[in-house]
Amino acid sequence: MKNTYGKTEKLKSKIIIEKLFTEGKSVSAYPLRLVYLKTTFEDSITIQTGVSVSKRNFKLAVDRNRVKRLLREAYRLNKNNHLNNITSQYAFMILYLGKELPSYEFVEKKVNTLFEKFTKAETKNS
RNA sequence: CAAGUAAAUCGCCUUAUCGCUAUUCUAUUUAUAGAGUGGAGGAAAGUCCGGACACCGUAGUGCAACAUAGUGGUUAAUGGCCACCAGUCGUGAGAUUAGGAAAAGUGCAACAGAAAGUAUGUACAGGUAAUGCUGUAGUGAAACCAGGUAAACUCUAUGUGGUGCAAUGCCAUGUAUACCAAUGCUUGAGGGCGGCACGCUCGAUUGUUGGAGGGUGGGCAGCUAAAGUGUAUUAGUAAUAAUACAUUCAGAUAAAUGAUAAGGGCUUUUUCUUUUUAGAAAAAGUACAGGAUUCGGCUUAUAGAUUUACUUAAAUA
Repeated sequence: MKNTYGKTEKLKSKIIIEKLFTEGKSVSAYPLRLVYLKTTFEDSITIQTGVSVSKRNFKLAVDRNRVKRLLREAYRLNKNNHLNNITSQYAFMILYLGKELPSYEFVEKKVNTLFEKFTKAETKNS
C-alpha cells in the first residue's frame, strides 16, 4: 500500500456521512476526534476517510483549508502504520475541534495517538 | 536633502522527497500504472450597484415604495468612470461635496431682542372721534406682501417586473393517486401578479390547505474562448474607442493547487569593524487573504518594496 490519498479513498457519499454521524462510534485525542463506522462500499476500497473543520472555530476559509490539508497530510503519511491489517470496510471522519492553527508536527503526533486508540477499541470489540 | 501630494506596479524565490486535481498519450488485467502538460487573487473577500445568461404568463393602470439629482462626455450597462464649472478645506501639489426647488404646503430656529408671528412693548415725533394708525430709535443674519433651513417632511424630474446556476434542461434510482382533519366544485377553494386596489387570467375524474408519514438526496449538460489577455499605433485633455499582431490562461463538488527539509532574498533591532559609504554576526518578522455561472465597477483588508509626475508657507541645515 502506497502513501496515497486519492479520489477513491475520500468519503463523499452524503448518505454514509449522515449515517456515520448518527450511528458511528468515536475516539478522541484532543483536539482531534475520529468518528468511525463499519459499513460496506460498492468499490473494493477498505477505508474511506473524510476531514472536517468547523466554521465556528475557523472563520476564514484560508485557515480551514490549512487545517484540513494538515489533517489529510498526516493521515496520508501515517495510515499504513495503523490500518494495514484491517479486513472489514470502514468509514472515517476526522474532526478538528481546536480553535488555533496547529503545526504539522503536532497534528501528526495526535493522528498517531488517535489511531492507536482506534485499533485498541476495535480489537477489544472483535 | 527632508516633509508631503497624486497616479501606477509588484507583493517572496530555488532545490530535493512524498502527495492532490484536470487533461493528453502509451500499456494492459478496463480501472490502474507510467510519462507529458495546465492548476487561486489584487482584492478570489463584502455581496453594495450595473450587465450577460436562464426561467417565471412579453410582466396592464393607479397608488405606494426605493434609488438618483450642476453641465457635458463615456460605456453592454450603472447610482461607476472622465472632463469642466461652483462651494468648502489646505501655504501648496491637491482633497472633498449631503451642488434640483423655499412665491405649493407643513415644521424648525442658539444668542440678542418686547416680539422670529395668529406678536405689536418702551421713548420721541406725526395723525385720528378713537385705536400700533404712521415714522424713527433700539436687538439681530433676518422685524411682515420679507428672509434662513430640503445629511426636516415635502415638491419636481428621471429610472426600477420578479427570482437567481440550489436558475434551467436531460438521464438514472425510488415511492403513497394510500391515511387523518378542514374546506371547495361555475353562487368559484386556491393559485398566477413581487406591497395594496382595480383589471386580466388559470382552475377541480389525480381540487386546495394543514397534519402525520414514504421515496430520492446520484450523474450529465449549463461550465468556462470571453464586453478575454498582452504589445504597438491612431483619435481624444481624459474616461474610452478603433485598427494590427500575438496568445489560450483553474474548473473542484465533504470541494484540488499541499506537506516536510535545506538554502537564498527582503525588512527591523542589537552588537562589532570603519573617517564615512559600507561590511560581518545574531535574533525576530515576511502581510491581507482561497475560486464555485460569468463580466464591469464600488467598498473594505493588506507586512514590505519599486517607479513616475508634482508641491513646499514657517522652522532647521
